[in-house]
Amino acid sequence: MRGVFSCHQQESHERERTMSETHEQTEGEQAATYDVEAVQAKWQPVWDRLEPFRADDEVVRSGEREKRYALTMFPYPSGDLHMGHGEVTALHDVLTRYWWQRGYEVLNPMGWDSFGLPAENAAIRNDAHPADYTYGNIDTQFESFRKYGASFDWSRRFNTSDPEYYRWTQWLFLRLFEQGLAYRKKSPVNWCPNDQTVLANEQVVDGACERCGAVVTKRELTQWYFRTTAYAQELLDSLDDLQPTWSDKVVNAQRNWIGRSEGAHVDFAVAGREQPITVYTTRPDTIFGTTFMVVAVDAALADELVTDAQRPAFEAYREEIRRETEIERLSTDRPKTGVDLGVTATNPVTGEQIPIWATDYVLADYGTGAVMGVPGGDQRDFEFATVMGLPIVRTTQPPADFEGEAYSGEGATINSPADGAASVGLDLNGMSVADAKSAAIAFLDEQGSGRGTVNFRLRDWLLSRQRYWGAPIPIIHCPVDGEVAVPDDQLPVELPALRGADLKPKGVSPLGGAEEWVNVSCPTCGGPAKRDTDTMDTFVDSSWYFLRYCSPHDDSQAFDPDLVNMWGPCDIYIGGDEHAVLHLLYARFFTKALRDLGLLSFGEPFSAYLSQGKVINNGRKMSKSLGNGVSLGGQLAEFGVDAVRLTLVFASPPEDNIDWADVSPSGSLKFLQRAWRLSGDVTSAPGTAPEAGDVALRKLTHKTVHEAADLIEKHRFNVMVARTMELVNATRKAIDSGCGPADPAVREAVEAVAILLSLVAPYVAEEMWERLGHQPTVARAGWPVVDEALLVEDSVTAVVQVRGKVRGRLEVSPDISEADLEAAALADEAVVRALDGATIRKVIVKAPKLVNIVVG
RNA sequence: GCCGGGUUGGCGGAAUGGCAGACGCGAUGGUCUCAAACACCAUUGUCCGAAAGGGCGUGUGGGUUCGAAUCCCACACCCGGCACCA
Repeated sequence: MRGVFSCHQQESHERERTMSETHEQTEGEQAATYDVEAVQAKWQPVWDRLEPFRADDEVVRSGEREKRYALTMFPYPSGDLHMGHGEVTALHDVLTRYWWQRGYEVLNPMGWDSFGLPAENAAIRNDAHPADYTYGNIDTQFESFRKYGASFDWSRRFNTSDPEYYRWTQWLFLRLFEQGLAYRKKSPVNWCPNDQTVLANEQVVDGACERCGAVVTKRELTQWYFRTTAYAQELLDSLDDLQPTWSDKVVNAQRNWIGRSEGAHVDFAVAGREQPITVYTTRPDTIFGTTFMVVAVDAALADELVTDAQRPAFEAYREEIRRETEIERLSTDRPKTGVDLGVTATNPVTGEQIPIWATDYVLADYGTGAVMGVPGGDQRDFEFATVMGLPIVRTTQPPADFEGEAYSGEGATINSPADGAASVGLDLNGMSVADAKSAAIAFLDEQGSGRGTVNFRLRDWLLSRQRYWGAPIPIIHCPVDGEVAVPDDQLPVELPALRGADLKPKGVSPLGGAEEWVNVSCPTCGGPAKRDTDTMDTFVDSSWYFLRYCSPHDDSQAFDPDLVNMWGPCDIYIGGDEHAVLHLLYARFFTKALRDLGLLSFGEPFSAYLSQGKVINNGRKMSKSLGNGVSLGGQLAEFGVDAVRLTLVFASPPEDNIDWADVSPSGSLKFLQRAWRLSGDVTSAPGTAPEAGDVALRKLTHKTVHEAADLIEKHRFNVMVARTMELVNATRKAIDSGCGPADPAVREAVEAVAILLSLVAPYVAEEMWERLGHQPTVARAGWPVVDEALLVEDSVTAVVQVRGKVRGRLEVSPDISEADLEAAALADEAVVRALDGATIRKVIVKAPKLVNIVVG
């Protein structure tokens, strides 16, 4: 008989035939397969009615059940769900459904990250409003999630583009503004010429816009920033606590991104300038080798220092650098360039005058934007000195076989000071790098011309965007009062109604075109003022959404602190590595800032983070241009929800990529049919006591359930599925050629299978549960109770090794003594043969599993 | 260059100091069938052998250990993060 699971591609007459055959069979013997489509259609309305996954605040508050907060990254609504959503949802559901079965009250919410550029670009293309695109896609994705059997609590859903949500995004912005954690400054910023907006550092990848791939340039603009650097040290330190439960990859990425370095600030006096120039260096021990100073060409300092004579050359050079793209600037193998500014500084330890140059290899926004040039110890300085003909002094003795140019390794300090040089009261000669560092810092500190300091690569988060579809920044600019916060009771500042061509990128925010909206009176003085016309980076929306889920309908506050502190922090967060630094770092920053505002009692939002791999096809990322895309909807139609979910969970450990060309959803379906068939074979009545059942099968059932729990808690879902398959195989055997279908152990095993499968394949599990004579829903049936006594083996196989090779096996009692096991091993025929009369030097016995005989 | 992770059959992967290759995919042979599909059964790391049995085998080379895929050292390659960050 043909498989009955419906396959959309199937010819209709063929389908009729199979349907009628199924019908015939169910009247007579047991049907061999179930109809996937029919089962899906049957259970969805039942679950809608039962709402098994609705999280109840009271149950947790009263202490009746312990809480679990399970979060998975909410999607951006671009079209329908794709394979990646399918994977993360399937993995996430294993854990959340497991928690429900174990008796926890699980908060597992879902919503939409619905502000963002694709909707805006679509609106421009179609002369529409971004909301049309956004909310249409949300409806589609919502339906798909439901069909997918995802265990979300839909009563808590929201969209970040809803005014009821972004009202609180604005409210939180104002709290940070009050604390000085949100501020405006003018500085060179990353500019995407395609999207016509600024980008945060995190959104620039290899000099290109992370979103559209356009080459990023720099612009000098006044923009809003969040002071993430205020939390740099804490963001770094608390990674230590997260390390065991976050993936190494993400922790490492965050550490690298924060980029802490220890060094010193050193002051160089400049004749005729009141303030010295301070440089940042990680190698204060090399200060005697400082033969020049370099200042970032685009820093205000360079412009200020340059002499009239050098100004034309300087300005010409600066123009040249400004025209360069980030990509050109990032290439490290091009020759060093620069202009002598015509001024000199005093080396604080030698008293020598050194020239000050401007260059593009020094970054204006790192450290102080000025660097001491030590060509003997720094390769970049070496190259610069070589090109410009500046002197080179080595201050660390390189090893004899050293073949580089600048030497930056370990070694004794030399030339500090050089032979015959005037004494300056500091002598580093002969010291190790570490000792010389501290000695130099101590000396400078005493002189008042330097101090030890710590620097971070992390920059403040640039959050303003010159686009429409985001939360307006709730600030009013008043010629008298400056930046004035929109009063809380006037929130939300709603977006003006713009559409189509109004939204075209012009380099300034489209909101500026809505004159009625822009012109307001100042909340402080009542005079004419203008609204800020920028919108917030959408990462602001997602930096606090996990808090809103705890009290999603509260219209009096962003979140209810009691409920947030009760549910939070999230016990698990599942998502992709692409957000390893962006979203995860921002959310961590927000959580710490809100904790310090007294709004939260915890400082880390996500206690555990599981990063799921990608679904690829034929070794490559799925993409339209490669033509290797696989649609989730298509796979669901062909194999059914359960088989696709099972395939995604079973294919590999959650962190690894899944190559769709390597997996077999048809194999998954075959397995599910086998499992389902078991439920029709059971002949004992529901409620039959299992105690009298076949002991071997009972032991396997209990062992499987016990191990499955452990595997799930360790996020080893693929192995948990493998164990379930073994139980199905063993149960099949027991029915066909063992204890038979009427044995109570068979019922116990099949019920366990249904519950285990409810985590992965909810539809077929529900169907099995019903066929076993139970009421829905299997999702809340409860985890089977493991009988510890059944976990003890009657006998175990002991392995006997001779010369490290397995030469014999013995079935022994698990509590056999070492002496008995050794005696049995030495008496074993195969072992005796392998020994072949050789002298036994030593016998290692690890009862009851192993004996190793070492022969001389 | 610096930091992190990895490398196990034809393939996805199990095994985290004690039987390498669980489970599955694929493949081969068989049962059923007029035939095919479905389903079921068997075999499937590799080499020698008719078989019994044996040799070899977890990227490479060394080490620790009675015993190493697992721990240590070095190297190669792959993936990810940072990178003119001083």
